[in-house]
Amino acid sequence: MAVSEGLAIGALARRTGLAVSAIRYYEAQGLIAPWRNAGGQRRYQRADIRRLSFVMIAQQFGLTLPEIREVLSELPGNRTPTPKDWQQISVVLRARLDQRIDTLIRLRDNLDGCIGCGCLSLPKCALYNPDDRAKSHGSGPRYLMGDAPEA
Amino acid sequence: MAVSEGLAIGALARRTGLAVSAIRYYEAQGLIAPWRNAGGQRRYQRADIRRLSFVMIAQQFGLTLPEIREVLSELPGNRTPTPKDWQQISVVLRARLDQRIDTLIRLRDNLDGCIGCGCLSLPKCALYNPDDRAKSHGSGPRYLMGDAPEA
DNA sequence: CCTTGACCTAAAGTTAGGTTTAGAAATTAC
DNA sequence: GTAATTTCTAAACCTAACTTTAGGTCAAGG
Repeated sequence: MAVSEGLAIGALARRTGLAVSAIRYYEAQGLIAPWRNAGGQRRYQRADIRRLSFVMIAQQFGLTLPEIREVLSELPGNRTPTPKDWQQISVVLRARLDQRIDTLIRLRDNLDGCIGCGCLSLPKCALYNPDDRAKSHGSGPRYLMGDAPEA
Repeated sequence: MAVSEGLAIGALARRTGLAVSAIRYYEAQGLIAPWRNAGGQRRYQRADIRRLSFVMIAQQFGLTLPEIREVLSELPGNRTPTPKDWQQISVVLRARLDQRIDTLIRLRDNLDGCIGCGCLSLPKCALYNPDDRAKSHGSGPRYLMGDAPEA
C-alpha cells in the first residue's frame, strides 16, 4: 500500500463521482492516461482526480470531449500540474462562459421583439446568429432561422 | 392556387429553414398537425411557419421536444394564434432563459474560487448543484461533483 | 402522355456521451 | 486457500433529434 501504487479505477470513480465506465470512456477519448500495474489494471495518479473534475466542469460549460482534450493538452506533460497550470487553462473556460452568457443575454433582450410581440420575424430575430455551438445533436447540417434559401 | 390550399411540406421547409425530414419528425412528435390533401400529401397553414419558428427558438432555449409540445398545447386549438397568444406562451421561455442566465453567472462568479485557484475543491464548487437540465446526454444517472459516496 | 421533381412510408443509420453485458483474469477479504 | 470483489476487454445497447435510404406515389410542365 505504498503511496506510489496509485489509485484503482473504482477508487477514482468514488473520488470523482463518475462511473467507472465513464472513466474508461474518457480514456478512450484521450482525456486521461493511466498506467497499468503488473496485472494489467489501470492505476491513476492523485492529480487525475483534479483532471477529471476539470473535465466535468468543462462539460458543464458546454465543451465537447474533443474540445476538452484540446484544452487539457496545454497542461505540462512532464510534471504534476500546479494550481497555476490549472488557473491558466481555465482562462479558456472563462472566455467561453462569458461568450455564452453574452449570447443568452442578447437573446433575452430580443425576446420581446422576436417572440414576445408574436411577429416571430426572422430577420430581426436574435437567433439569426447561430453562434452558440451547444447545438447540433443529430447528424448533418442545420442552419437556424433567417436565411431560408429564397422566399 | 387558391390561398386555402395550404403549403406543401417543401414550401414550409424553405420558409422555416428546416429540413423536410425534420418537419415530418416534428409531426411524429406531436409538435405540428398538418391535414392531408386528396393525394395524401401534407398541407400546412401559414400559421405553421410561426409555429415551427417557435419550436426552433424554444430549442435554443434548451427545451426538449416533449417540453415544447407541452408549451404549444397552451395555444388555442380552435383558431389561428394571435400575437397575444404567442406572447403568453413565450413567458415560459423567458423564465427558462432567466434561469439559465442566472446559473451561468453564478458559475462564472465561482470560477475563480473553483478552478481558477487550481484547488478544484468540490464541496465549494459552483457545479455542486446540478440544476441546469441542459444536461444528461447518455442514459442512466450521473451526479455531479460533490457528494461522492464516501471518501 | 410522359417525364421530372416533390412527396409518401417504414426502417435503418448517425452523433455524443455514455451504460450494459458477458465472460475471463486479477485482487482482496477471510 | 478459497470466496467475494474488482477489474479487464469487446461489443452491443441507450437517448435525443434527426437524416438517409429504399421503394413507391403524386403533381406539374411541356
